[in-house]
Amino acid sequence: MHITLEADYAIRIVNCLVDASQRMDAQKISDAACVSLRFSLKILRKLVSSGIVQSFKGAKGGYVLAKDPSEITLKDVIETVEGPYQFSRCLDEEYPCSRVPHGECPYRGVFGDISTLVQDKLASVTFSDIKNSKKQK
Amino acid sequence: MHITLEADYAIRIVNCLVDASQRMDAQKISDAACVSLRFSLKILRKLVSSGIVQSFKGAKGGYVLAKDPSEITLKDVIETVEGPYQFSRCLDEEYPCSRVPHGECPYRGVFGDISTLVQDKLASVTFSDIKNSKKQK
DNA sequence: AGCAATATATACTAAAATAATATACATTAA
DNA sequence: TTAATGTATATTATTTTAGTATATATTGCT
Repeated sequence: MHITLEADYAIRIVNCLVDASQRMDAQKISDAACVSLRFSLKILRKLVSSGIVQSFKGAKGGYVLAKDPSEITLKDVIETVEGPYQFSRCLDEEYPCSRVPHGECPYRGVFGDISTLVQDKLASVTFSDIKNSKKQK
Repeated sequence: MHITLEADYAIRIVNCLVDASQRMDAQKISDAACVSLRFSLKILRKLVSSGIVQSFKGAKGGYVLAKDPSEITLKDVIETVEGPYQFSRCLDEEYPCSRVPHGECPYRGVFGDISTLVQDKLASVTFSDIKNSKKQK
């Protein structure tokens, strides 16, 4: 039912990079996000692939955001780790279900609507929005 | 990320009982919903506990809906099986997170909003709504 | 040049959650 | 009073998620 821990970790990691706004190596990120070094590395690679984070190899390497925080949404980060949000598996074409015909199933319609609602909400929140809402306290 | 198969099965089972609108035994429900007999029995017990379905023991026993379909929402059925919908585990008080202070975390705010959106949508759809939308085809 | 610090890639293992099944028991209509 | 049903609990299997390990490639620094 929940998003995965990995997705939550990915958000923490991006959050660290937003706060630091300078190059950090994986060890520092791991410490700041409270995520094991190995798992952080795995997630960071995904974030690099999806263009959210930029990496530098070699000695004095590390990671920085590849874009401005205002250009990175919660949807971007979560989808990097677990693909597009879907409320139910029945939204997959291959899902076998007794509620036929599949294409016209009203439950499927509701679940699709919910998936869209969630995706839109996630897409509407950027990491600069979050940063600003923290400042106000 | 998804609701569980068990929740989807529970919806299928209630859907069968709505369509049949008469007493069905577990075997018939299992066949109609394409869910194994054992698993159907397990789910039916939960639906009885939560007051959605009524059971009759002994020979010629079986199950019927305990309420009118207009009184049963998708939220009722899904919550029977997997409890209240929560987008992220970080909404649990006990969840350990580096993004402190926990109570003021802006991510948590967004995830709470999403959970509420989803719950409200699920609560707004009854099984008679679904039935009617099928008739119109 | 070459070493140490770093990221990358892939494979592997462990733990947790989900899904499914089995066994024994209780109830009731006929 | 027995056969058909539901109830309760326990067990096993499968899948997904989470976490770790090993080997490799790249780069800055001396």
